[in-house]
Amino acid sequence: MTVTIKDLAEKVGVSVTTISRVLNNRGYLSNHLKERVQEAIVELNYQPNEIARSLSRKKSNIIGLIIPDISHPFFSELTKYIEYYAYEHGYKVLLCNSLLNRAKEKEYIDLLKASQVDGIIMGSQTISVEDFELINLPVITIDRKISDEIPYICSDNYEGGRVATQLLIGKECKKIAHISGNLQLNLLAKKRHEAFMEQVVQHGVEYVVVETDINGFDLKDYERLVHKLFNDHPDIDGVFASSDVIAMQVVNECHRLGFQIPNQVKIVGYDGIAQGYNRNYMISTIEQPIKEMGKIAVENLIKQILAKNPPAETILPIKLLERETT
Amino acid sequence: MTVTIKDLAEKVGVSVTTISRVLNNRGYLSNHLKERVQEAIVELNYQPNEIARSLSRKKSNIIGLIIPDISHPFFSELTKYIEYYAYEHGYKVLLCNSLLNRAKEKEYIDLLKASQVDGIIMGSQTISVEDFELINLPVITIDRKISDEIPYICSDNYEGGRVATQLLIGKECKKIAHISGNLQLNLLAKKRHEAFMEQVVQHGVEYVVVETDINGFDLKDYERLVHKLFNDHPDIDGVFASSDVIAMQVVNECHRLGFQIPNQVKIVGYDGIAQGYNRNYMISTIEQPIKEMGKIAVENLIKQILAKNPPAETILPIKLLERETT
DNA sequence: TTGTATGCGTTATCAG
DNA sequence: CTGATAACGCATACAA
Repeated sequence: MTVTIKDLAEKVGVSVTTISRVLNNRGYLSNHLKERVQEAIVELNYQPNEIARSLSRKKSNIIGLIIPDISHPFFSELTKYIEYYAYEHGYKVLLCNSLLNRAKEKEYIDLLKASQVDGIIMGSQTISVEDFELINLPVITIDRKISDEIPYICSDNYEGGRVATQLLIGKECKKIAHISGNLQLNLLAKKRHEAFMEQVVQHGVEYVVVETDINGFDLKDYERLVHKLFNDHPDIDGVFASSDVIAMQVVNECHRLGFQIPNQVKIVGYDGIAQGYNRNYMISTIEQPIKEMGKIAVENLIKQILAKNPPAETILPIKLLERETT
Repeated sequence: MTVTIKDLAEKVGVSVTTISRVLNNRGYLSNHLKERVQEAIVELNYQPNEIARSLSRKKSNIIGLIIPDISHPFFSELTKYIEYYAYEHGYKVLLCNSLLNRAKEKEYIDLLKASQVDGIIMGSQTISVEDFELINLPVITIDRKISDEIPYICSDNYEGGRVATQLLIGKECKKIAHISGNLQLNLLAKKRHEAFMEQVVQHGVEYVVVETDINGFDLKDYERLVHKLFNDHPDIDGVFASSDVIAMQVVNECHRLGFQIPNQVKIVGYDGIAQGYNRNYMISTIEQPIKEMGKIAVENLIKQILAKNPPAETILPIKLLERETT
């Protein structure tokens, strides 16, 4: 039932090659011919078959996107832009949520390879470096440096950590907590932690650090973590949270405990997602240029696909958004 | 460089047909043979080519997902579950954000058809019914009834609207505002508005209704809308917002104006996304069973793909979550 | 400028 | 139970 270029060819009275040519606009073709083909296309309601194209060209124009969880606002916003720019460049996006499950992440990589994607953007990264290097496909990494071969994109984590911590110190916080992402994953976000440490030590400020679980981030876990933190250290008067989602939990806990923000406790988050749909409480935060990150991720991946070398490292500037929690 | 079943065949010393058989586990095959093929697979590092499979089988095992905007928490959460269940059933998900742009929505439909997706889940719906019927592919619709032919899934919008409005009336609100989604789009969410109207009229409560723009939902627009609402009607003491995102804007505006919640103004939202990552303020809301919606959307689409008739209509129950804003 | 023939990697239809 | 061989729909080297 499906109409193919063969049918078009018969209809117009030329060969399939010619049809293929006008479809791809290759070589010289008379306008008359073009018109007749166009007519036949609408008449027969022809739809090109990308699968056949992909097989023949050995290029699918699909990019795979592996992230931990699309429902996390940072990733949903990043994904929005990745999809947007991919589409602009003629690429489609296959979405994979690893849920930070190492096995699932590996399965997805195989799935994407089997699906002949032209490249992968990795926002999830629990697998080992060795597994990573087996991918053998154009890859761009978000927020993790795997090796010198694989280009990565991140925001200026060190500077973000420094600015956030200095903000709290500058506001005379005496005991500052840092709620960090998991440090074993060796993400570049770890630099936020490093910067935090340097600042508090340098200024002689009392501090406490807790980190989130390695096996994924569940909101309930965040809640428990924050609850325990304030339980163990009721005298905390400053918190640097490594994401806005966590910062919001801190806000909630403070509400619950009756702590005034920012009088008694000052809070600064990270990500800047509080700009999008998820803005609600005016938390102070370090804004990552999410849109830009998505754009460059796509562009650099495509460069790689086209065998032009993209920069190995892209560090984008962050911005302090000071609002009501500091 | 790519290794194909042909290479496997040579290596093992059988025909490609046989290889294909063991790969697909069809017919009788000796264990010895299976083992030898398995060995060859790891030895040659064989990766199946899904594209070739798809072309041959005329089935891609890809489903297309068109939504307005993945960064909207309702859709990101829905998408999470759609992807999850699709994967469970052996399907991949191609993500498309229409941004409520009619032209883009149509382009995406063509793109998905060209990509030979096996079916489409439509969470975005600005195109006309006629365009819709041209899709000619298995489709499941979220929250919109197109025709008797196209199965749809929604939560019990009418009941949700009723419960939300009754909650406010029961708490003695004297002037209730309803911030509705756009009513021209003719979504099933319109029933929330109908239920609201019935309730306020029936109880003789003063009311005001505003609706969001048809051309997409930008947070800034929401802000302006809410701001204007309270400017025009400073005496509002109850708000039923048609999404949690909007409800949060109302919370923000009340904070700004110094209105006490829930003493002076009571607010109830819709969606229940405030359960996931996006929970922060404890807004009272009508919870939609998002996970269930995603699950059933996938299952019913697959039924359709397999030519088993799924139910034409699936209405899932909502739940009132009463928290701090009422 | 246009057409013929072959390949892309896999599945499916037949004989044997 | 196994193996040629023809699809699947399109692109392209090579001819004409």
